Amino acid sequence: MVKDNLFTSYLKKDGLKITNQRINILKCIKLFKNHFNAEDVYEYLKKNLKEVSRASIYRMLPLLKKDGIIKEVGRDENDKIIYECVENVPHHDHIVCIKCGKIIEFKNEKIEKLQNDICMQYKFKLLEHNMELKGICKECLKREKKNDIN
Amino acid sequence: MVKDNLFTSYLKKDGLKITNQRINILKCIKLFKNHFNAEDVYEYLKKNLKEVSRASIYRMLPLLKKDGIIKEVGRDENDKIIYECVENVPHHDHIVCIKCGKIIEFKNEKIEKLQNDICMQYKFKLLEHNMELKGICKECLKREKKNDIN
DNA sequence: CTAAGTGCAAATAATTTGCACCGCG
DNA sequence: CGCGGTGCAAATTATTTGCACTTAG
Repeated sequence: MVKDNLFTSYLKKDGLKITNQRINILKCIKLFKNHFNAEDVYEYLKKNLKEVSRASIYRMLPLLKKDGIIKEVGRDENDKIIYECVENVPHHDHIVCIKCGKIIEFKNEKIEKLQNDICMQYKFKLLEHNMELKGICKECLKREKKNDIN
Repeated sequence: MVKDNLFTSYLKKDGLKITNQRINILKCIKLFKNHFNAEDVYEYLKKNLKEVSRASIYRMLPLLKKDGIIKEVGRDENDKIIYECVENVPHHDHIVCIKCGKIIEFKNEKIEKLQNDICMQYKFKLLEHNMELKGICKECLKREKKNDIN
């Protein structure tokens, strides 16, 4: 019924049956350039007249996560699980300014290496990591100094 | 009614009224050497014949978090928010097993140093960081292998 | 006195699950 | 065919909230 393609191969790899719902969920996820949650997937597919139930989405996302196709990033302000599609967003870490919210993305090979070493030491198979440095950016530091005079 | 002490000072600092419930919650939290959740606090206090309602705990924990006395570490397998008391546990990072939820704490000076370097490079004043390595622990790897044979 | 804090029980809301039906392989 | 997948609606469950009552300051 469905021809072979990139999406069916994801499913086959995992021994999952190929259904239109699953293909649609996968296609949808590939479209999100940033973070998304279960409801985003549901709404997108509804809007585009694709048949899916929330249940299928909630059953599918953990499978995709286990498969490493998506990853859990955290929770949003409504406690919804935030995911991101691994392939859409190349790996990086964040520095966040707690004053102005500015986010800088960086990647540091030495740290990645050390993370691997640590996991080896604890006999963990490292799958992913999240690192977030929080601080105050140059501009906000400057502004703070100025205000100190008052 | 309640004499001044370490616990009342926490509350005063934040302009919170000093109530027995709050003192009890604070005392309780200070006892947990490791992670805890709202229910842990509730059960501990119930067991020790202290009067508190879940509502007060659920209202208190976010305040303590905003105050930097505790911090949110993640979620457990039942989606409960995991906290830890900052002062009880000197700074460290986490390795989490995505299969069984086991959490290992570690500290690595080299990484801390590199994090500082990175922030210097971007002209950030580093205040704190969160690093979470996610993977599969030794035991779960073993169990997975065993299951593969079947 | 009075605004903030409490406890209860009811509400909320994300996610999960039971079950009857459907359709892939 | 048979079992895995689906949709619905009902269940679950952590957390939140409304409200009347209490209490710290």
